[in-house]
Amino acid sequence: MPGPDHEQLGLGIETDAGAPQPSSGAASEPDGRVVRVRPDVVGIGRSFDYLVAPGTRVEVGDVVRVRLSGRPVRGWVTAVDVVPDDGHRLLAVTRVSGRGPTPDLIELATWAAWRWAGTPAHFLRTASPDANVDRLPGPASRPARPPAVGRADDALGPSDRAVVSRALDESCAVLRWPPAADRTALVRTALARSGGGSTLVLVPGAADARVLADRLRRDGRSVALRSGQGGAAAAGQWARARSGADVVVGTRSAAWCPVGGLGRVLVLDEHDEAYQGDQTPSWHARDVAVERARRAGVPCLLVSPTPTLEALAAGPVFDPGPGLRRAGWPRLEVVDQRDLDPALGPLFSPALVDLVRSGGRVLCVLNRTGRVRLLACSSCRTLARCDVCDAAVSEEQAGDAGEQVFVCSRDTTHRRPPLCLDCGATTFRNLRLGVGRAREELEVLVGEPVGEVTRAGGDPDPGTRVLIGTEAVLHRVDRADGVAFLDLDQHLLAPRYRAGEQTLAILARASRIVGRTGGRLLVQTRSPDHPVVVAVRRRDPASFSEDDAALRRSLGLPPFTAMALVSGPGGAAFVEGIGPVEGLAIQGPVDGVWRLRAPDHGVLCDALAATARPPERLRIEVDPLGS
DNA sequence: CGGACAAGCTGA
DNA sequence: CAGCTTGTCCGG
Repeated sequence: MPGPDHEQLGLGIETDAGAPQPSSGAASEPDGRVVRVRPDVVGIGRSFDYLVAPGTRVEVGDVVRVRLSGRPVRGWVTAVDVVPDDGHRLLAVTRVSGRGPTPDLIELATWAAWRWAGTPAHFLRTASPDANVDRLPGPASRPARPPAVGRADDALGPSDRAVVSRALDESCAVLRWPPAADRTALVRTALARSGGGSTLVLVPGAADARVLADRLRRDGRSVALRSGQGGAAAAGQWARARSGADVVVGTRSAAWCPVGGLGRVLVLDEHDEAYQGDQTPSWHARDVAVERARRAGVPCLLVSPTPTLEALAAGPVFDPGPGLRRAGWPRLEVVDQRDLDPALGPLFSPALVDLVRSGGRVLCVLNRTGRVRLLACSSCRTLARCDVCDAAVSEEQAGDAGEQVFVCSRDTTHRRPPLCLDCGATTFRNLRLGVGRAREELEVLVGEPVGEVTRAGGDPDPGTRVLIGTEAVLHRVDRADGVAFLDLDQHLLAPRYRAGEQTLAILARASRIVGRTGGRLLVQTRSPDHPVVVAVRRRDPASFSEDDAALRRSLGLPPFTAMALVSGPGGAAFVEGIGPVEGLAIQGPVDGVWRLRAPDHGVLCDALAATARPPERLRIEVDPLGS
């Protein structure tokens, strides 16, 4: 935890504890009460004291407007009835705008600011309502009839129900829940065991949140839905959550939603990267949820078909029985691309063609955009490269005539006609197809239109039976009769330490998509014995986690170490300012980015918090997702 | 963060 | 030395 000495360094780290003493009789003084306010201003890491007129209702967490060096700013009350330091003429709070984060969230924000090297204001904003809330609704009235939870338990067999129960009893646990297993039944079981407390359920996507909230409402539960729409309606849901509903369902930001009578926290699909934002501070909703539950003394359950190693380090793991695993993971068909028919090319095995022709909706995943990403001269076999910077070139079609051009993969402004630089030949072999060209070839193979889906492209025509696309296709479509990975090695061998974990997660997503219809899952790979492939084939993701943990431990990678990236114009000065710290290693800069590595977050975050910030812009990314 | 103010530079 | 830039400090 940050110490009080951090405050003097102006780091936005302040405990607010210790300093304020209850002043006896302050409330009855003619001037009114003194409150401590943290302004919502980036770059001000301190609180200031203000007066509140007698009789004004104000409590810790309230959103207020105050004047700070002459201008009006928003702020949060972090303590009431404090004894101000002498020597200040106190200004009055301009206005109490309404209710804000509860005291537990104010403390959690201080912790998160330390943990992700950000400011508390950032988290307090997330924890505040979208519009002013000046009155909270009364606690949700209990339905006359008890919620229809009997059916929920029936959805699980007795032995799986027992596993879930034991997991729910732990203070913090992980439940390996197969992709197509019923998550709603799981939530219902948790609610049935939650006593009178409110359950906070996090899900990765807004659509998941809406569906789950609707189902629970139909059960007769009082539900507050917190997912990023914003506006007055969202503020209403915030207020409902704060005053206490049976369930608060929401996405990442809901980790910061006040919850009246919090009794339990559930994180569904804990592995999903949507829980970590790409903006700094790069906080992770799972880690916030775990810490929040720990501080509140309520149980926390992390649920995922493919738990991350971070989750597995948080508590004991529970696995459902083999029946649920068999039903929840599809059978995996593995095609070894090393012994393919050359006539069909490397991307289209007979098994794949059979799957695509077998009817129903089929999704093909190929994580390469463009047409052809690697070419070699047909006559001299030389790789086609950029004539400026020597990088490999891709083939693209340009102009109305659609003539072929070579485009550098490093700098897309480097373009040239398709000529072999060595022998001048103009015909090339396509070594690595992108989605564009693969779509054309697949269309010929199946003899019907094939749709293309990439992150950039619009939604596919719903009438198209066969779709090919990058990973985006798995986010655009939620059910299919078949999913095929044309080149799984592209995922498995990505130069990121999480490549294996991410590939397993993608396969779990595909499994859920086909699991809804009992469909087929096929992968083409040159590494059919890769632990990820074996894990899915055996419906046993734990086997991969063990391998991955051993590898990451030996390489000193997270979660066995803590990492942060430092960049921006102020990066050099900041890194310079980090004192010698036992166990902290600093590498770089590589392309203007320094990499910090420490044995744990205590060492890493203490060092970051104790270092003065330079005036220039600085980006600190704790727990970077990539590389 | 953004305003206030002090110290430093420049041109006459 | 006015007039301007740059840097440092501080806000209740």
